[in-house]
Amino acid sequence: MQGRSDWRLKSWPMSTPNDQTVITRFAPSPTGHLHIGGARTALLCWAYAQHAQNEGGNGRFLLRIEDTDQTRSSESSTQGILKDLAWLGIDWADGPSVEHDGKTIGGDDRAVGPYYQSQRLDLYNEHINKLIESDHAYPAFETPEELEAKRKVAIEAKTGYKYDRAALEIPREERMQRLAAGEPHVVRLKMPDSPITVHDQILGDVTVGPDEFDDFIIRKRDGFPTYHLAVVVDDALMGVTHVLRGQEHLINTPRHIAIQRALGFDSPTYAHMPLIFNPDGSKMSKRDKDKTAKKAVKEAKLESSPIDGLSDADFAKWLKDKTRQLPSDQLIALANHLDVHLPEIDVEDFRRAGYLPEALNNYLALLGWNPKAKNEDGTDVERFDMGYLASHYGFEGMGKGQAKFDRVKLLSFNADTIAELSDDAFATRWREWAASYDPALCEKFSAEDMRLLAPAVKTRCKTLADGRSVIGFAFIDDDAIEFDGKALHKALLKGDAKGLEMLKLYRVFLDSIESFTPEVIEQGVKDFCEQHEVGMGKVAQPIRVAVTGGPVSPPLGQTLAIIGKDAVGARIDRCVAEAEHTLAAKQ
RNA sequence: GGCCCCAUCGUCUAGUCAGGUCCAGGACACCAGGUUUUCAUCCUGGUAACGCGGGUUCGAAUCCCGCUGGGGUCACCA
Repeated sequence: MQGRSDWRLKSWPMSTPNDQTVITRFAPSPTGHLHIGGARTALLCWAYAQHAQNEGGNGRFLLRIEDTDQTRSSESSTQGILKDLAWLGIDWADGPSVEHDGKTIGGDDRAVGPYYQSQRLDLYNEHINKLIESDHAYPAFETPEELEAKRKVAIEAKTGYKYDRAALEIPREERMQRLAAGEPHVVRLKMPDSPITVHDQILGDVTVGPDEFDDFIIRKRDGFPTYHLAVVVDDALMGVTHVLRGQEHLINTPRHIAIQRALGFDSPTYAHMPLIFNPDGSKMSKRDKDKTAKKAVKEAKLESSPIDGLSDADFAKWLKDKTRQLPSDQLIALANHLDVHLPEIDVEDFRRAGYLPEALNNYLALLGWNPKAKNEDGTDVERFDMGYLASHYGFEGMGKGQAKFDRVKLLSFNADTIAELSDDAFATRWREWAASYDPALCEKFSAEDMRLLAPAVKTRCKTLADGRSVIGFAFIDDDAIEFDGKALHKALLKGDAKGLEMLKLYRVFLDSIESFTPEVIEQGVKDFCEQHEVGMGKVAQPIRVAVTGGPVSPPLGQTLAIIGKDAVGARIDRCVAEAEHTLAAKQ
């Protein structure tokens, strides 16, 4: 355990240390899925370290699991976060190991682990003891209830609450005795009486005065350190040089600096980035999904649980309590049942919704960071990949203002990213996605089918999930197609009902087609048009409506080939019957 | 409420540090045309912003002050 803080001298890398060393970290607490905001933080931390590496320095990105909250942390959350980061392509040099795409991410090359805070208790206690011995910290014996009462009084008196240092009234010797005797206690840091300035790389200098300081708790009654203590000790022992995190931590930073000073640690360089919000200005919260579902349930006037595994009683409890959340599988089942779209909040949500990691990373990076570079055509650089990010990212390009998460722009990035994929690449990724999130699609179509479908589907979908709607007509039984009345009228019956006539003629022509491939079908329609001296529109649209029910589908050759010759014939027959029926009714 | 941060088109932003080249540039969205057998793609064009009020200055989106607005934070959560 000893010598950890001297890892630079012992192991990695021999030639440094120097100013070129950049070690960043992402330190999620495993209390749920990886939130999109967390993903952005991780991405930018990763990019900053990569940048240093690209510049010839030593850049490392490390991952640490902050599981000091015993009641809320779980190993399954940790695994989910690891998986999501790996999927995004954000890899870490130091941290918990995970297998992804045949490669191992993480490890402990520098021997500064373990990376779970719950496994580092000795280290924290060692430092807490030092602080107590040097009188930088002290035990306090009030119960949570006592403190709560004092806090309540302060709030009612409309004065800000601040710990009154009552424990310091107890003579030092007595305090130490009670501590040694094992009396339940917390440990508080004695905050300095002079202001502390944070030299923030994004916001500039931020000074907080001693009036705002409070002797905050560094070790809880349960013996676990609080976030503040653990984060400072770990960052120091793990050699973290740059701390990039959300602005909600800005106000915590003076506390961290106070601990660093008391412990004799250097302070890392800080950079606090603006938070991201929903378009309506509200906070992007995990509860948004539940909120949307609750609203839909109320609108549908649903009174009992419509899904398996959720009792009516639990359902009612969930519905009544604004803060209550459903497990995500139940939430998804409920949303499917009600046919509502839940807002994507977690990385997993975006993945399920058919977003590509390239697009997500690109959009996330751009939300708050700007490369300030021009393309050859004079437009600003906005579309870039991880490689570009890794070689250009720096704090200078960071904005200071809070940003709203614009799903429409993200969608556009995703559509562009899909369009740039080769047909084969698209087919592969579409199938991979479907294997996880739309197994029925994989059952209906073979990998080869999907490869054939790829060119037609690719330009028509903004997400991988959209693929299904593009070829939705292929999922319907021949006799279950509902013809869109308006489209049917426009394509077949309008004017002298020429469309209907052509459709009937084509039905005969259809039987003569030997090889039912997109190219042959396409050419066949062209020949057919020439033969009858009509424009393509007069023939193609009636057929399209007949086989899909509506006026929209991929190119006709593709569409018919997907459906198959027999089914096309059956569908045309049904459509002709329907059209003639409508025509007769009118006359 | 105290303290802290922030403020350019509907949204993300460039321009602000080194005031004039900005009657403010780009992207997404939107609108209008065009290409296309439909849809989508693609191409062309267009609408649209310096929150308000004071200063400083020959000159301010850019500097200063105030106001307003948004956000963060005030846990034995992280």
